Amino acid sequence: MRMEPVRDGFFDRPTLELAQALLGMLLVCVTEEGAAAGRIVETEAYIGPEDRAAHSYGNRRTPRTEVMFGPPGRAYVYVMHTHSLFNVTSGKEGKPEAVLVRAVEPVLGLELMRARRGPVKRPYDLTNGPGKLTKALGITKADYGRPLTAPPLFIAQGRPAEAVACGPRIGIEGSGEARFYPWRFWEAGNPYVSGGRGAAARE
DNA sequence: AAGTGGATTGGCT
DNA sequence: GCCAATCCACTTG
Repeated sequence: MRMEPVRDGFFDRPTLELAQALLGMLLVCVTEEGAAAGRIVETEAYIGPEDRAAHSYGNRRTPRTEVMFGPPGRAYVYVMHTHSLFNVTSGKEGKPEAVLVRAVEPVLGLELMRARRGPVKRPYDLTNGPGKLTKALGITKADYGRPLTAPPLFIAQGRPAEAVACGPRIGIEGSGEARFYPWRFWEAGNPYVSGGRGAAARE
């Protein structure tokens, strides 16, 4: 299986387009334990100063959001409760935008992912959520700021998504009107989409 | 120096 | 469906 990192130019496109372009792509993480990769099946766009749900709302520039103000195609990892969440930075230098990866479908390193995650009730529970996939792939805050065009953490070409659906983002109820923006994208029918019962249950 | 609040998950009622 | 777990960035005093 070929897993060549994408070129830097892959990330140079509007964030709503990048969020959809990432569907079907592979997220690859190499650690001392080995390599693991998942095919991205669900994403959410967070678009800079105007998006109340974004950490960079109002151009809020802090040590945490700093990477979003840099060039696109870097890892923005932050801790939410007990879990790490992984984003791809987007938007040109100075534009603090990002795409959250919410779910992947395991492609490589299945045993490693199982060992990291422990027992799960159903196969798709392994990577069907933003906190789950980082644990399965081995992504941590140490990856903050890494360019996604070379090991140990990178995006590679995968099997393109066949049908893309969109809808409101998850978990941002306190964000006013922004909660209704249809900036969540997923591959229709894919069981690894977050929500517990796979995409099929909501379509 | 202390308080607040999540872009979540998993277990229990 | 509800809620605790448990971390830390950020705000306020």
